[in-house]
Amino acid sequence: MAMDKQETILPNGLFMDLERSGPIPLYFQVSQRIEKAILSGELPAGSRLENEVALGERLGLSRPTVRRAIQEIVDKGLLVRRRGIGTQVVHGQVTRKVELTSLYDDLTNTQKVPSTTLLVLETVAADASIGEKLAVAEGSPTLHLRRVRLADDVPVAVMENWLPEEFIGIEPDDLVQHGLYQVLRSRGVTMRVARQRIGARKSTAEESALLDIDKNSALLTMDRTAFDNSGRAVEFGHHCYRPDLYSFEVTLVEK
Amino acid sequence: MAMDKQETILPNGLFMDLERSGPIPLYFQVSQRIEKAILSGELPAGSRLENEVALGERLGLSRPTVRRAIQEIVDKGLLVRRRGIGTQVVHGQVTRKVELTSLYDDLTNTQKVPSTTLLVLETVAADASIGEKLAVAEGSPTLHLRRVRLADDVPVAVMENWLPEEFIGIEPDDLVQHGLYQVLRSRGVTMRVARQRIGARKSTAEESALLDIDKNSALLTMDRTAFDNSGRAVEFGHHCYRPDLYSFEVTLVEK
DNA sequence: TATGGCAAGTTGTTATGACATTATCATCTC
DNA sequence: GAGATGATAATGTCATAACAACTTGCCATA
Repeated sequence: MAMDKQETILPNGLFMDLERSGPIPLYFQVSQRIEKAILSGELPAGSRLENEVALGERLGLSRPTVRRAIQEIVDKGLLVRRRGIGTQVVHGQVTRKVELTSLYDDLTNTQKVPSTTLLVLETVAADASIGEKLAVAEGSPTLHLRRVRLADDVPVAVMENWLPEEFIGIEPDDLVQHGLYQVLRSRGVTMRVARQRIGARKSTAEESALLDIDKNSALLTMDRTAFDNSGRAVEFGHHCYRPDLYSFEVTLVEK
Repeated sequence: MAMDKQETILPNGLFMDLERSGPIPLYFQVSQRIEKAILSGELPAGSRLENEVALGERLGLSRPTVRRAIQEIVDKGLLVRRRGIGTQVVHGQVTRKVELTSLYDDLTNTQKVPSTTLLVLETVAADASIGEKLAVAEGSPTLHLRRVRLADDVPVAVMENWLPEEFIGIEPDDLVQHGLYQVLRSRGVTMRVARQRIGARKSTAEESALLDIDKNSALLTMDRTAFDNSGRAVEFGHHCYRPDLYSFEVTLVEK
């Protein structure tokens, strides 16, 4: 056990160039540095981080600021805290923290070249189900999309989406050149929350053709409602992924 | 827009009986009350919560305490905050926040009667892959489990798990009567983090029989490594679920 | 040798206080 | 009427300070 509890003192150099009066919060900068040390192995799995009080003194920061920095990393599942003992690094290989991004952004972030085949771009009247998901009246106009996403020219997903009336003017070319969330961001939308249901089912004949897989293959599915920074629904989607090419990484952190 | 931004003042009665010197933190009690108001519709979707400063004054609490209470709910994806505007309720039907629990606990929490068929309980030497997942040396003894989980006597999942050496004494009867995490908790384990990969694949012939589904059906899969409060891996599992009976609800919240 | 008590160590909670940043609204000027 | 400016409103960041609760180690006593 002694080995697991070894305290690791991070070098001063790691925090030497914190920008004290720039736009980036200090707690964020400190958490980035500590996280970097974890990912690089400088703060090895099982070891203890220097205590909050000492770290704050060393960095010339208040304890709440240091606590906040550490809490950011705890929330990512990389550190765990224990009263009386200290803060330890979680074992195991670290997976990328899942972000509220579109598949396009995901693929780009993992060094793949995303591309898009636009199958459908139309205005349709919301049925009861879509109306409920988007919190709009049944029958009100919505933008309906259907696309195939490819990574390095291999089809990965079939994606069907519905957006509220205000997005009806989105151009086909934008959807081909960019991910949907990029397009929404360029229109000033700030995405804050997504509620997702992940499941599986057999592929339809059409999906099998679009994804270049055998008929009746297993598909990984994800239904999503995304909300902006005023709490309003801005997108509902039903996505189907090839499970050999895509999966979901989820980290759960207990309070 | 005016309608969406209506401020809702929660009645004093909602906070009347906060226990000021009990073991439960004040921020936690306040967040529970606000969450209750959201779930009951008293704080309707799109409306604004009373501002932090006023709420603190009204409740006789400091602003950081109120902020902490609100942040708990923001982290669950039920509220969104905007500087200069306030805190709004996210639209849409609320799903249960996913917790770090076993399927047994999940089922119990959704008023189903869980039961277990224990297929395998044995000690095996960890191969390279399991050794890596559990951070134990290849070849070291691990507890290997294979079970079918039923809900109301219908098979829902086939679950295969590996646990480190210290749990080798777990009794078969415990695993039949309780969920795995219950058993670990009763042994003093505090679970803090789980890393999960969710995917899909076709069922094997054996799985099809165990789950009472057609051959080559789609299965929803989840691989999980769970860590305790010292950051040590305490379980690796590979679970397969019937997608018609089980899916994953995941809420993503952007910082 | 085993048990209990106490001190030290570390995180957890809460408070007071101050200032910064963003958003909205009202007013003024052209 | 449109744009700019200033005031107000509300969240975001950071600091100082104090106390509580849990964990571990050491020492004294039976």
